[in-house]
Amino acid sequence: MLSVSESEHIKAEKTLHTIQSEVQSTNKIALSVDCVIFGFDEDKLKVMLIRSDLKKYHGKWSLLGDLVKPNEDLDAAAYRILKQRTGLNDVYLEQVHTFGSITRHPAGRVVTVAYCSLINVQHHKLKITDNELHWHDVKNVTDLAFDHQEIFDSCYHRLQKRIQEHPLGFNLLPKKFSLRDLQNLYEAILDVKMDRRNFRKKFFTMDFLIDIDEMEQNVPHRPGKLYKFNYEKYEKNKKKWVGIDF
Amino acid sequence: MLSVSESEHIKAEKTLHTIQSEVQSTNKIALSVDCVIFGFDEDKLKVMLIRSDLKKYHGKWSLLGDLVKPNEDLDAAAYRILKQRTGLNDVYLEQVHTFGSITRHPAGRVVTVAYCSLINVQHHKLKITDNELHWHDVKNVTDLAFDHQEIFDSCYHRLQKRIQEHPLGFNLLPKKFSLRDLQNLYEAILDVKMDRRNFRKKFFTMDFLIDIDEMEQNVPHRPGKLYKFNYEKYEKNKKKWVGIDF
DNA sequence: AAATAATGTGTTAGATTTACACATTAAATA
DNA sequence: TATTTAATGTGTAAATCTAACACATTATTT
Repeated sequence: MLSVSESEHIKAEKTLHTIQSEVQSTNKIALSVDCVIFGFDEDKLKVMLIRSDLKKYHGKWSLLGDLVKPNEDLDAAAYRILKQRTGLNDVYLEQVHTFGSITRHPAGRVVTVAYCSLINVQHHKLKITDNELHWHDVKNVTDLAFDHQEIFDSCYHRLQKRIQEHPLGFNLLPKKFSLRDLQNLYEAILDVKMDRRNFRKKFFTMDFLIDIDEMEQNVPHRPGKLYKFNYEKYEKNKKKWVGIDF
Repeated sequence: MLSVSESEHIKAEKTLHTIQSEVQSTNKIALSVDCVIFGFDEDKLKVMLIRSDLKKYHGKWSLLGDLVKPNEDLDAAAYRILKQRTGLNDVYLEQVHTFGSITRHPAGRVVTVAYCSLINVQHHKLKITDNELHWHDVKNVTDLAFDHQEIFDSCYHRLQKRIQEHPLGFNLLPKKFSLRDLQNLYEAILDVKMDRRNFRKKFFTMDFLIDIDEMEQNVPHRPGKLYKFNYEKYEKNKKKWVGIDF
């Protein structure tokens, strides 16, 4: 259908006219956005899923997504979905990967751009009353609809990697948090146990935590100090990574 | 045009029928693939560019790309472009990012998936005779057509990051290379100078280089030893990253 | 035969990482 | 009110990794 340079010889770049006719021809590929929305609750990493209504995937869980509108930027589409589903406006959002296998969607050719989002579960609460929308412990996420398992896996791995190199994690925590909260977060995301003393040393040495001189309330043990993350200081002092290691 | 869940209330997942009608409706988004093809020649990092034929971008250089065909996987489209332009089949290819700004293409809504590719310049040579297709020193890449500068930058940054964590670099070198070649490669990509002794120690300690007991030929100085990269050993001993650092 | 220009190697100081133990505090309990 | 409990909060020493640095060796060129 598309009159693209399928010929053997390599020709120069297409003319505007050629492209325009291609763009306006039929048989196009549909484009969607899927969001992997992570939350952190009760010291567990969670992901927001919705039940699929497609017969083919009856009863299976799937990611939150929608088609991209003709006049909508990709990021805008992702933010729209987040707003719809969580009611939240300013959330961490990162494009991760685009999935375009021909057979990935039963309705036809739908290419989807996957986004990873981190939200503070205490900030939304409301919109989750819908019975088909639920937080799932990431440890129990298996067998999602479509190719959503693969999409979820890619976003989870991206999160695991990036949280070690950038201060994303704070998006999942309340503004004020204890060092124990922070460590629980890292342990949940990376699925490892860490030494409490070395963990603290690490973050104190980085020097991006602000001691706000408050203590935990209503904990059944000695309360810990609360901290905020100093984004400004971090932005100023960002590292220039150089170090070969594989 | 698309009857998507724009309404305020959040409804359950769309039915297959709804999606199908959306997919088949008009006013679709066109999808393309753009390849940032890197090469390493004369100790410089190069990128393959072609002259744009669009009037709007007359004389400017652009990346190599094409529309994705309705029955073509994204990766397959990228491989097709690489085959067309370089004649090479088995090359390093990695999807990097998808660019979908509404205004990015003068012909209409074209969303493009950017790929980063690494090739050994000694393996192709032939197909580059076309006068509109050239290798460019990455240091001189500015002011590309469309949003290709942004796409190029994102792929270059990705390359800089990944080469420090994974053994990609060897795709840019001949199978047999000297440690000087390897260091020149890293210095060119990262745009830094490194200590020769520490660089060697680093790679010898990693223990993924095979001493093939051959020497450089026809060099105007003491010849260095040649090595191969041991992919098998690397695959077996891959690291499990854990280390917070930002 | 001497000069040149690269390869090839080792050591040391400093920084970072890891492993590990005990005093402190507030809440809960007796 | 005193004791127990379960967490927080801190320090040190060994091992590893990083960074800085200098000299002998080898093949080519002059």
